[in-house]
Amino acid sequence: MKSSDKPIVRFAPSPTGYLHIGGARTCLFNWLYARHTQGKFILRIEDTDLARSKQEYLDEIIESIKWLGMDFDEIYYQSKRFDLYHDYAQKLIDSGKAYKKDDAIFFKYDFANVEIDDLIRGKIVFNELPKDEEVIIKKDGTPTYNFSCVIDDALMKMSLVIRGEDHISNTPKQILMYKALGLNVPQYAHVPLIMSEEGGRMSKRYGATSIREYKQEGYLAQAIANYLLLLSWSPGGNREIITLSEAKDIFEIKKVNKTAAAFSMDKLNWMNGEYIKKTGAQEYVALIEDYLKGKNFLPENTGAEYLKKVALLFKERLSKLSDFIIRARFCFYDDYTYDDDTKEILERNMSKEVNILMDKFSKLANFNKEETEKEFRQVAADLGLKARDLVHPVRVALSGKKVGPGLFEAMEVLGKDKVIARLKRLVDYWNANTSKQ
RNA sequence: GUCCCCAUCGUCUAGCCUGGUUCAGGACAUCGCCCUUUCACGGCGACGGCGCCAGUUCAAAUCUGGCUGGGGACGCCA
Repeated sequence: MKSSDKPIVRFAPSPTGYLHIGGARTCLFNWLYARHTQGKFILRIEDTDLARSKQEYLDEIIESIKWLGMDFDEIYYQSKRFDLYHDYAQKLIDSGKAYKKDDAIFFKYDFANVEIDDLIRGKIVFNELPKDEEVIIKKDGTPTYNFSCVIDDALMKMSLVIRGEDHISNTPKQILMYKALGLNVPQYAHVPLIMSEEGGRMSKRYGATSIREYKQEGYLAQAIANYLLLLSWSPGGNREIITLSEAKDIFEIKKVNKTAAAFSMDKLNWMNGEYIKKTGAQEYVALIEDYLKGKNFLPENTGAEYLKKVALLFKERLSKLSDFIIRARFCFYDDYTYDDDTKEILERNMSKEVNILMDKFSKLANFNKEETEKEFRQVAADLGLKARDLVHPVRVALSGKKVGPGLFEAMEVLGKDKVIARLKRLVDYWNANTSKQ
């Protein structure tokens, strides 16, 4: 490329599956590079496998890219460019570098040392190649990946090809094709693969792999993008949290590591929690509402104000939005059961104490967190109990859970009637299941 | 099997290019303490690493070679 030319890079997914973690990160690196260099970012749909390509996948890939916060300047479909590939295959035939056999076209090459000058890895030298020919047009007339990729990268004037490390071994064949056609060879930057937590290949067996699944689990786009960025790249300065727009200012492809990185769900969860915490209250509530509506979780008559109060109760405690469904369910439904891990707390029958508490609570004029806390502590003190001794069973009574938001805040949100009804429910449970102490 | 890539705490990484400032810094996870109404949050702290062997050098995580280990590619899939 001439130095005056704008950098041009591309992300080239195949719509034969959803956008997965590895693809998303390759896309991210390409996008970051393009935006950092004020270059052009092309999305090229490699839909040459007509049988396996699906519109549904294509739509989802584009949606995921946008959802993650990226955009692209141009989009091309290889399925609309078959004529082009045939023209170039014919050129190879005409020059004696390819031949037709069984309706397919083979590119025939002489072995030669091939060198790749990789921006991330430096010089890679291939001393030999396993074969001396390569199918470029299949017998059904469709081009093979290595061929259409070369033609398009050349015609679209790609200055740099940023792609996964798994393509290193394709590169020498591709370079041979560029040369046979007299086309310019782009520069390369092969980024490391993302490994599963166990160190092996990322696959469905190891849980969610597609971006949409993470979205459905309640991960925020910015958190995923940020986390993915930290795999094989670092902003330096001991920084972990960085937005895409900050990253694009400092991103340099040469600073990408050579080492494959293992995906850590723990760290993603932590990061997602950080993003939830730093989301503004209003935006957070909207996020929760959207998420819950998508999951069809909310009862019909849930008021907006109530939802907001409940949502805020949990803001600092979620690592992903799906946690809310489990942890806040008791705020929307009365049919919860006592969790297994509350067994120890339930073993102690405190119906007498809880009855006293119910009585006091029922007389409270303002059932807010200040008043309930005051009354609660008074009852505990009068009974010679530590507040915590009463807190645990009351929490279980109200939520069925051992853990949850601040007890008095939760009571205020739930309201007097529900609180008393639920305390009564636990007393009944005790009376039916345990002997009085 | 052949070809290729890689190698700093369990994991993600800073440092490596331009050897001494590093008895290697940060983050996640784990553990402990503090705060406290449980969990969480927050604060503090602990644990834990330059794969091995040679070489170069006054000096190596940093340079070189070998070994070992991990990964990838060898489809008329992309």
